[in-house]
Amino acid sequence: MSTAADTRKLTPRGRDRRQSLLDFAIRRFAENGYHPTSVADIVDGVGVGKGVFYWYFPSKDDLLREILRDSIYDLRKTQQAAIDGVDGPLAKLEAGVRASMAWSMTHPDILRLVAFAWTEQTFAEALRKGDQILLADTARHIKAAIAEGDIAPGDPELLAIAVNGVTRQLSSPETGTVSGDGTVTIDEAQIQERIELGVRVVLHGIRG
Amino acid sequence: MSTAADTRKLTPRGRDRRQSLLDFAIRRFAENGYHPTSVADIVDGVGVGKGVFYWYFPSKDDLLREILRDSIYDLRKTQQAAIDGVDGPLAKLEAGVRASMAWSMTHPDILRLVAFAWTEQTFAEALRKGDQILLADTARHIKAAIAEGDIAPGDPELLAIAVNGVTRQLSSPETGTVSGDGTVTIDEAQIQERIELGVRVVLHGIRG
DNA sequence: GCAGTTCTTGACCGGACGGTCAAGAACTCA
DNA sequence: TGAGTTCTTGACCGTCCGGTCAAGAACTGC
Repeated sequence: MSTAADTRKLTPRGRDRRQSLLDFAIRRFAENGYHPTSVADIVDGVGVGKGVFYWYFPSKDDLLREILRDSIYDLRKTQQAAIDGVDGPLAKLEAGVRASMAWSMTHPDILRLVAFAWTEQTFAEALRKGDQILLADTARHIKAAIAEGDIAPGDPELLAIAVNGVTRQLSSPETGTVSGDGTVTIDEAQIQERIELGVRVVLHGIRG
Repeated sequence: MSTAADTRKLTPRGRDRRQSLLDFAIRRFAENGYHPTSVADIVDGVGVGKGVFYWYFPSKDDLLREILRDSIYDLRKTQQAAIDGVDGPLAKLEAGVRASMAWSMTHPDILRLVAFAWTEQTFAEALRKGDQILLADTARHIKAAIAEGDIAPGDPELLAIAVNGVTRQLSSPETGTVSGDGTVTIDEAQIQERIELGVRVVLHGIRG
């Protein structure tokens, strides 16, 4: 009763329903665009009444924000796990690049949503903080590598942005191969190839 | 009468009006988002009646498509002019990187629109072709550099994507410094610094 | 000054959208 | 079984949006 939709206590059944709405929304947003996808589209796709959506989410905007928040958190967690236990700044950097590329290429829908979110202030704010953290992480390793004399001096912040560019673009769903039905995909072999090339370009690129 | 709005013969006054609508729309789309910006917003901003918009443009969609088409053409023209007369694949590559970064950083609004356009099929199609051309250009120079033994072998297509990533990210308005009023900007000194770093990272990156 | 064209106005239209809500179905637990 | 809670329904609401159009103003060339 008047409990906020985002604080609600859910039964297992409720959690399932919520998750299927989330999953369907992510797919639709990614393939159709956020604005062109209406709440009615989502509930119709899942096969429920409109009220169900507002039982589980406060608004359409909040749904997207939640997707972004969760995704950033998941990416960061994955990256941290990959870096943990690796020694040396360059090795950490490489592990981070591998992890973020692998994650990105297995979450193409999310990447599309993030790309959209950057184009509207309301959502971009939700990304800025997480982006800063990931960038600062990379910059820290670069700075350490410079301090240890592993690579030539240079602005670590800007180098981190460049590194980010390489991994982002190589992982971007838009640069995959276009299938007959118009869908753009990157298969498993391509994923490995791209990761290896990404690592190579990044390590040589910052070495200048 | 009943001439299509995009084939219309315009007087100088008409061309001015059209241009101010275009300019205002670009700025609004970039800062506010495409969908959240209504045609009413645009005509109100320019201070004219709604019908004026549809006298000069067939639809809101067409307006964006025209902006994208013109921008891609302008970028490509600029890049070509910069590369022309430069000798050697690596020098051509460098000239291309410099030109595209300089262009991108002086057209931040356009970059935002392009980023948005990639997230919706209808508009993404308008970009795909131009993107392929720019990418193929870069790939050609890389291939030539490999052939001449200037850089180590590697898939030119993927290397071109990586190069693209470096230049795109370093030129991205989102990676600028946030001013007090929330606007993100990159000043002239930063532009030069970023271009130099971009060139350095690209040339070393593909050298691997 | 007149005819023809270019341009401008803003009320208006049909429809879609995000979000609400009263009503009730389906579970849970004592 | 029955009271309480979680979940579901879909008609409904106010608003806004892209786009139209009849009317007329402002130019242009003669």
